[in-house]
Amino acid sequence: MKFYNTLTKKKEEFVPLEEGKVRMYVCGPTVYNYIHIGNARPMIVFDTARRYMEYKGYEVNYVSNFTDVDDKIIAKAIEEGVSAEEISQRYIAECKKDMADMNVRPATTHPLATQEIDGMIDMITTLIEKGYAYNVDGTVYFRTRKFNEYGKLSHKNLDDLRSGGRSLLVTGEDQKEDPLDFVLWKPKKEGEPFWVSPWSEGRPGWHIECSVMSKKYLGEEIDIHAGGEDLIFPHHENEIAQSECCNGKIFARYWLHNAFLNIDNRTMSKSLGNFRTVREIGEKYDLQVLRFFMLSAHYRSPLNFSADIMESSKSALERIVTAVDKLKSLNPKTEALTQNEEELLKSAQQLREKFEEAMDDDLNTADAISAIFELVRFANTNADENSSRAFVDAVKGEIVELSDILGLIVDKKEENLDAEIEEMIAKRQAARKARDFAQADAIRDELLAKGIILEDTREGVKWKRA
RNA sequence: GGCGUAGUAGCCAAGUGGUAAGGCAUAGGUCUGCAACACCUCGAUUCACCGGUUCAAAUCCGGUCUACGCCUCCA
Repeated sequence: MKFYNTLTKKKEEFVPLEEGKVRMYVCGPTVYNYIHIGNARPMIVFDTARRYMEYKGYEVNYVSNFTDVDDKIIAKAIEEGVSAEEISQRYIAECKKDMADMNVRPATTHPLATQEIDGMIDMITTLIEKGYAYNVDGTVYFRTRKFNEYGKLSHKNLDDLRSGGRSLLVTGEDQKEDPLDFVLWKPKKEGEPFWVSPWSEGRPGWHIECSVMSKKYLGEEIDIHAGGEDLIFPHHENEIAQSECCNGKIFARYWLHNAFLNIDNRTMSKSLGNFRTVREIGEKYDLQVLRFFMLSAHYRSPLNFSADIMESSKSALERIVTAVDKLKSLNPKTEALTQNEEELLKSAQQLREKFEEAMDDDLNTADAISAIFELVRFANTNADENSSRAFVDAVKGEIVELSDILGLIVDKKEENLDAEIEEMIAKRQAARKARDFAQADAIRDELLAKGIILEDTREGVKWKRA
C-alpha cells in the first residue's frame, strides 16, 4: 500500500511504526455551524482510508478532534447571546448526525480541545524551558527561527516567507521577535472563555491543540497525520515545530492532504457566500450520493461540485444498487456452483484484485469504483434465475463487500410498504392481467404521486422510492 | 513576489514511456401492453498549444496559453 507523502513529495510504501497497527490523526472541524461539504471531503476520504486499512488487516487507532474554542465560536455565541460551550456542543451533535448520514464512522476517539487544556499548558511550559517559546505580556509565541527544520512540510524557506509579497504583520506583531513566530497562548479579551495558566488567563492557540491531542491519544510518534491541503501551512507546519521541539522525535511519518472542493468552479468561501452545508445537500439527496461523488475523483485532485454532477452521481450509484437488488430478488433453483460458474467467479476475483491494486496505489478510489462497475456488468450478464444460489450469493457478496470498503451502502434493507399500497399494487396486477391497461397505468401514476416507482421486471413487480 | 497544482470525448474521470479504464448523458437495437430496469451497439487515429528526446510520448524535457490553490480565519 502506497501513500503520497506531502513531506517527501513522493508516493511511499506504507510501513507502520508497529506492525499491524496504525496510529492516525485527522484534523477535525471547528464547530461553529453545520459542517459544509468542504469539511465533508476529508471526513469521507480519510474514513475510506481507514476502512481500507482495516480491510487489509490493520488495527487503526483513528483520532479526529473537534476544535471547540475559537474566535468564530465566540462570535456566534455573542450573536446568539448564549455560551460558547452551548454553540460547540450543539454543532458537535449536528456534525455527528451528518457524519452518520454520510456513513463516516465515528473515530476511535473524538477529543475536544477544551478538555485538553492541561496538556497544552504542559507542552507550552516544556517549549519555554527548552528555549523554543517566549512569553510577552501573557502571550506566548513559538520561536520559529530556533527550529531549523521549519518549512520542511510545506517546502518553504524562511527567507522567502519573510520577504514574501504580503505583509505578515497583524495586530500585536511588534511584540514578536520574528514575524513568523506564532501564538501558543493568548490572553482573554473581555467576555471570552478562559483558563488559568502561568502566563495569563486566556486560551490556547489553534496549532497547539492538535499537537497535544495527537500526543495524548496516539503517542509522540504517529504513522499518519491528515487533513485538507490548506492546513499544510501554517497549521501542520506549526504542529511539527511544536511537537518535534517538545518531544525530540519525528512527529508523523506520513502526511496526507486532500485537495479542495469547489462549487460551480469557484472556491467555496464565506466572502463569496457560496458554501453549502451537508445538511442542505441531505435534504435533496441521500448522502450516499455525496459520498459516491467525493470518491469518484482522486482525493488529491480538486473536485467541482454542481447540481449536474450530483445528478449523474445519483444515477451511477443507482446502477450498483439496482444490480444488487436484482441479485437479491432472484430465486435460484439449485444450490451448488456449477463448473462453469466456478470459472466465471475467477474472473470476478480478478476485479477484486483490480480494486485492491487501485486502492493500494494512494487510494485511487476512482479506479476502485470502476472495478465495482465492471463487477456490476458481470453480475447483470451472468446471473439469472438459472444460476445457483452459491453463485448469486458470491457475486452479490463481492459487490456489497467492495462497496462497503468505500463506505457505500448498496444492500438496502427491505422496507415494508403500507397495506394500502400493497393493495394498490395487487389491484394493478389484476388490471394488467385483465388487460385493462388504462386502469393499471392510473394506479401506477397514483403510486408515483405517493413517491413509489413501479417496475415490471421478469422476476415480477418491483418498487422503489423516488 | 514566493511555492505549488491542473488542462484526456457533450459532462465527470482513471491512465504517467508501449499504442486511450469506468460512469453519466445522447442515439439505435433486444426485452416489455406501455414505461422503467437490464443487456447489446455506436463515440477521442487522439489526450490545451508549439517544439524537442526516443524504435515508441497523453505520459519525459523546454517554451506558450488558460484555469486554480497556498502564502491570511477557512477542509
